[in-house]
Amino acid sequence: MINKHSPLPIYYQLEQGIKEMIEKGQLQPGEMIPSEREWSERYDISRMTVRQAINNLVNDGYLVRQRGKGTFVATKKIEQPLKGLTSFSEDMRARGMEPGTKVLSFSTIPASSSLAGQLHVSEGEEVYEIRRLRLADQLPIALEIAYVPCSLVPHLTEEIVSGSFYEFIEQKQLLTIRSATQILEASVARKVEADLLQIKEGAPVLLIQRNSYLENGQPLEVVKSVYRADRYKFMIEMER
Amino acid sequence: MINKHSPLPIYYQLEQGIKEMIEKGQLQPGEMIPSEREWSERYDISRMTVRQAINNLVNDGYLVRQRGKGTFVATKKIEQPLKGLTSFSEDMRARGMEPGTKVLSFSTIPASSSLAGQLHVSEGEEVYEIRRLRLADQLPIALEIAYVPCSLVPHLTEEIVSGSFYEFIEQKQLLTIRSATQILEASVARKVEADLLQIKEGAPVLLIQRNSYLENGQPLEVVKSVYRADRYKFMIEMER
DNA sequence: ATATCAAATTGGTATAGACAACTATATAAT
DNA sequence: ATTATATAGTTGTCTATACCAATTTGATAT
Repeated sequence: MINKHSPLPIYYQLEQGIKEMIEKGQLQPGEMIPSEREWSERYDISRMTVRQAINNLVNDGYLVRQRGKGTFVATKKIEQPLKGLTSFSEDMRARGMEPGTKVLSFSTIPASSSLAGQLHVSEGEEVYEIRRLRLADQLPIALEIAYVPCSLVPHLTEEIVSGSFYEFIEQKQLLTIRSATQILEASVARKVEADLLQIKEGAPVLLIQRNSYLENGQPLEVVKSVYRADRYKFMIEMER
Repeated sequence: MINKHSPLPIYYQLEQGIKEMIEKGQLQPGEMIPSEREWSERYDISRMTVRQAINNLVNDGYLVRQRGKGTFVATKKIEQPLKGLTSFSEDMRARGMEPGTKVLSFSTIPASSSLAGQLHVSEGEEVYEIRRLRLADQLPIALEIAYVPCSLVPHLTEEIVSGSFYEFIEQKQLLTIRSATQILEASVARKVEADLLQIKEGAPVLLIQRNSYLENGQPLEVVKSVYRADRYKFMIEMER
């Protein structure tokens, strides 16, 4: 594993070697790896050099140190945090389910006062109102009402909104969603919602309101969703 | 800047000192900082100790190294600490409410299999179990059960957990929470929860499970909360 | 059996020194 | 003027050692 005459630094060779053992499963998550002194003696290298290799792996999240106990393979997976700014379709696929959409209604309405404020348009200006039933593996999972200013996406059709609206926006309209705020709250299903979602009236549901914004801060859409609590949990990873 | 008789490690003192100089603007972005040997001689400490301090700052994105040239203050700004990674107390104050806590129970229990996995401790190892009723403006708003490995915070007391645990952790224990995952789901209150929260059985509640991690990826705590849906909405801002 | 203490083991901090690799600059040779 | 060459300064790698701090283990006393 270690070649002292290689042009590659020793710490780097050891680092890659340990990483490989983890990735091949020769070292299991949670398992204690040999102590620093053990590596040092086994390959006849300085303990400080071993520490340099292990330090890097700790920084990369592969290993966890515990003073007095040992160094362990991390249990938490290394993964790119998909920051939650995903479309319904992406979200469902990430959960291993097949997304589906049934358009319940598609029309334009004059913006109410509240909506106008949130979308930064004049009160009464035309906005799309899109009601959709969202499916996961052919079963209802959420009810959505989306509002989008007509001026931003002039030629929206029912066909488009039956697919992935986000992909259409980004690919065809060259608009990029830059940020969003989401508000989540717990509630219980009302009669009309329960019927569409095929649950009982009074069953728990998760209400999510998402406001999405473009690069320049212009609001793109407001979406109010009602998710079946028995089929949907919202997960978010945060770092600082 | 360096006190050799301080209980704080020398590399840590230097690290904080340099960081402070950057944040105060005494070292400007792009500027070359003194060389490793210079720090070493100036404070009469070993160059390897200087390297440890600088390494950490490089890993944190404050500095950039260039072999043969020097070490420079990074031009790109450090990401502003945390949106959403707030303590209950911070959260409540941000909402204009006065936070309060009533400790319902405080004990140590052996970690269950699931908990051991999540906290990265051995099954059966002692963990604190802290049950708290959270108040906002003197009224119940949430029920919390937190689990923390005893080994990480050896001398936790009931007095401490009746205040802000996070502030205690960061200020007194020198542990920094680096990331967290949160899972939110809607549910309805069971009898025992309803009584404590002063709501009706079957009323909607928001369940939040938060897993917090330290800098090295070590899990610090698992917190399961039950929030009154009528008094609490979860809001998050996301950017990409 | 249980509690206590001591030893062994582990990672954490720190030192002093050496040489390599790279960059920039000054100097000398062409 | 241009091109080598030396040299001084930088970070990068590595060694060998020492002691500290936290934890586990095992022996011992009760």
